[in-house]
Amino acid sequence: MNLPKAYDPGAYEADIYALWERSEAFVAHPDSKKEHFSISMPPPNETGTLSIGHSLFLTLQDIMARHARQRGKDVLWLPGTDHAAMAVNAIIEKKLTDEGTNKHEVGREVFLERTREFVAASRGTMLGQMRAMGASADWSRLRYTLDESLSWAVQEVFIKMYNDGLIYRGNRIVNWDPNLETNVSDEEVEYKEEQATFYTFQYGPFQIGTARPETKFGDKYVVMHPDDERYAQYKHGDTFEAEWLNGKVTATVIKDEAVDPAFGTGVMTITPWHDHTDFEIAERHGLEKQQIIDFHGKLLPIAGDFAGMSIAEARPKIAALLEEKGLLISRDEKYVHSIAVNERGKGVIEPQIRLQWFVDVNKQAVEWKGKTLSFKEVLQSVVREGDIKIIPERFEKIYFSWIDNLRDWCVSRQIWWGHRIPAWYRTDADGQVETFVGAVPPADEAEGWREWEQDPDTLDTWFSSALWTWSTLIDPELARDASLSLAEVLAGSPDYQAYHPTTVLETGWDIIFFWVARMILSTTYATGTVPFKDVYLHGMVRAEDGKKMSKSRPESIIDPLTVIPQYGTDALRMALVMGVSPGNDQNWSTGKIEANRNFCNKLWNVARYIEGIVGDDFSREKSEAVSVADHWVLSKLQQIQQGMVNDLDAYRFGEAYDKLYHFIWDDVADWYIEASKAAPNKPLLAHVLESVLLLAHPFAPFVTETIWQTLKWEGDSLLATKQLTKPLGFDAKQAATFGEIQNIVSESRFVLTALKVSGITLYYTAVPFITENAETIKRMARLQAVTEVEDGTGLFLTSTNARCWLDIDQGTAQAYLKELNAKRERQAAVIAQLEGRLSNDSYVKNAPKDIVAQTRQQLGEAQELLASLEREYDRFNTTA
RNA sequence: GGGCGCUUAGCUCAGUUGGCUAGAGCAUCUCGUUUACACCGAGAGGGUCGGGGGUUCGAAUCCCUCAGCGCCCACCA
Repeated sequence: MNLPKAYDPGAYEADIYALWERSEAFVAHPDSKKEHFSISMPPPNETGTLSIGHSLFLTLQDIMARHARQRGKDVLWLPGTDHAAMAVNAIIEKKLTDEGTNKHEVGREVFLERTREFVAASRGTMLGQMRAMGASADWSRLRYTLDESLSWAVQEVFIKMYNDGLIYRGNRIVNWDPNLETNVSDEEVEYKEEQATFYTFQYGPFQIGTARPETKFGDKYVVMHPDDERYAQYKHGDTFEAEWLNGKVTATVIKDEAVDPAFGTGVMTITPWHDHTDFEIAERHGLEKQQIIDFHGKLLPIAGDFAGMSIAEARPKIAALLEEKGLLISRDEKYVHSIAVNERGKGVIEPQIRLQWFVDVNKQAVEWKGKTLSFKEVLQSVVREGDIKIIPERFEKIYFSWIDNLRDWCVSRQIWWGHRIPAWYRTDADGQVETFVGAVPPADEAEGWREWEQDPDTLDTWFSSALWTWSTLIDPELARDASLSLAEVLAGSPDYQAYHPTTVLETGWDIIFFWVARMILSTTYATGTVPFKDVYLHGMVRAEDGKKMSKSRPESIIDPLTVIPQYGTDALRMALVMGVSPGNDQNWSTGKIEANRNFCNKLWNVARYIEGIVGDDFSREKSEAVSVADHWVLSKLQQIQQGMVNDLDAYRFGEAYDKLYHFIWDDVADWYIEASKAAPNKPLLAHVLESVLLLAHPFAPFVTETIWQTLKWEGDSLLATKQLTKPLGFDAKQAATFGEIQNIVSESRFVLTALKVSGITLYYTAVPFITENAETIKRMARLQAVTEVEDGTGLFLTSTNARCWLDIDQGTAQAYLKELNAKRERQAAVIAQLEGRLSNDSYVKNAPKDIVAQTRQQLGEAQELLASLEREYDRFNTTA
């Protein structure tokens, strides 16, 4: 016997993974005639180590990839990592701060060098950990968002969009993070509640409220709703004098519907430079905008004595100044509002007007399916028309409502780590600026102009990850040939031709806007095809208490790298799949991981038992059903295999897992193996084991491959590259007969346990299948003997139509009477229900035929059962 | 303010287009040292599927409504 008593995952996992990799089991073959199946792995940020969330997506995608291989497909699961501009940038800046320096002191080149060192180190760690999860990715095609060919694609798309008028540069209000000194997109901003002081000040004839007195230096407009009757006497454009922070100012009345008359006094002053709503009001009315706060979060000279102060320092002092001037009306210390912070680094956002690059989402200049549409329209079209299906469907609604509110996408970032914008500027002596967008600046040297300088900004990380499904499939050699267009490079790239559009995108619902929508936007535009056909969205893994795992509660974080050595990777994978449904969050559970560690051991011992019976060297060609148990297990196997295939095709991972679990544990281990012990059918046991290993393999690749490698039934073949077994034929009647045996065994067990008796004989009247399986029944029900009689006495079995009695004296069986009676009543109720259903004409007329036939059959069976219950009850009642 | 989701056994959750007597894991109780497995086996208890109404032959499933919880988006002068 080769298999030790208990499965010890740590002893095999690393070797098994190395074996797969050495055998190139996961390498894709674009020239293969097989149907292609492709998934792009969402590239994890190279910021450190694998989280439980990574474990979840690696598991789900791995199940899909392995299952597709088992179905005879050529599979590409393309792995990669993301340069994660903002996140990595934040880490490096923190490191520099800790060293007592900053990015300005070290300069761009040193900063980038430091960053490269950091990501190179963390990438190796990440990739090792992805392998530890068992990810069957094609590592020969590993990509990185900053690879040459991917960067080339980024540049091409930017330039193409610019030339098509879909990218523009403009002064717009952006979410500025003074900490990281960059803007961030609307999606990267999160809000948190804060308690602050809400001041009401006198401003000319009006009272205005604010929580931010420090922004008020430039105020010269008051805005109110046009329908607000309290201020009907003031007309749009009226001016008035007001005493204010820097002395007397002349202010103008503006009427705008953005003002909520019910909030505060219904009047407000505006700060267009530092507030989104105010900016829009100012744009509508052509008002002046003035910067009050600089890009480091300090007040500008307009603040007079307060210039150079931070916001936090200046705020109370400015309020005090206004109070001195007698302009403070009231102060509410308990005011709660939300403030915007950058989700990376948590810096408080200070909106600023800056010159930035934007993707225009409303301009109709995108060719899609023969029409010229805007990005917004394409995004809507592909999901509405079914080019892309989102699972679960409810996220389609969320997707549409997001698009309805979509604003132009600001793609420039003021950080250094990332793809530098391919835009060039030069100035002449008069300060005139000329702009050029292209990979390299023009060669001309015009009289009186300085040299071309590249835009110092980089692109939003999502701009490059938006191209991920296809930029990773470009042939890097072709991308180097500057004479080729994007279309030509794609046409000449074998991987792109074979694997794009990808079959499915699997990712978390939290990045549907960041990533999924942007992939659709950029890919439809650049390639004329959708990036993927299906989108499967998984939920978050929360802590055991149902709350988010959070760095502020380190004990809440489940680290896969500590779970794996303790329970095994397969147990972790299955714990994450057990009972999940698309789009729903799940709670981490110690119970689940333990259950699956046990499940792996169960599988191990099933194999161990069968190995002990059939030996090391075995052919399954002669596998066929002999006993009724054999027929039954084959019928089950066929049913389960088909069910799992259907589930996996429909992305019902949890249900496929559930079928697998119960098939192995209940059907194979508890029934089939036990039943087979009377007369083991070696070839069939071997077939069942092989089938079970294959079905379990996508979920538990390590334990199944370990078993397969230990058995060596097929020389050096890999389970990972084997296809599902073809179903063997079976006889349905014989399979059903085993069901009868199960009934007899179950009821005997029940009675024996309930009455606390043992050493009992089962009598039966001439029933061939019992005669043939007497040994099995005796063994499984732990009976003394199974004996044929003319007419039996004792306790009559009621869950089978065969006539069987347990040899139990009537005194002992008195206790059983009660149970019998309850059973009788239950059965009568069932019959009443079924009869009611069948006596209803509209049911018989409307319900599907097979359902009605089924009901009739059930009724027949139930009546028969009740009849024998009645007989038995009467007999006991009179004789006992 | 707009939208989405959840509420099913003590706990955590499945339940595909409405159709077997509503399931699982964990927990609980009883029994068991049968040579694959105590990371085990056998058996049991436990739910009027959040409340109310409706559609239907039939509702955990569809519709309306109420309640509680969670999330997303917008706004927050």
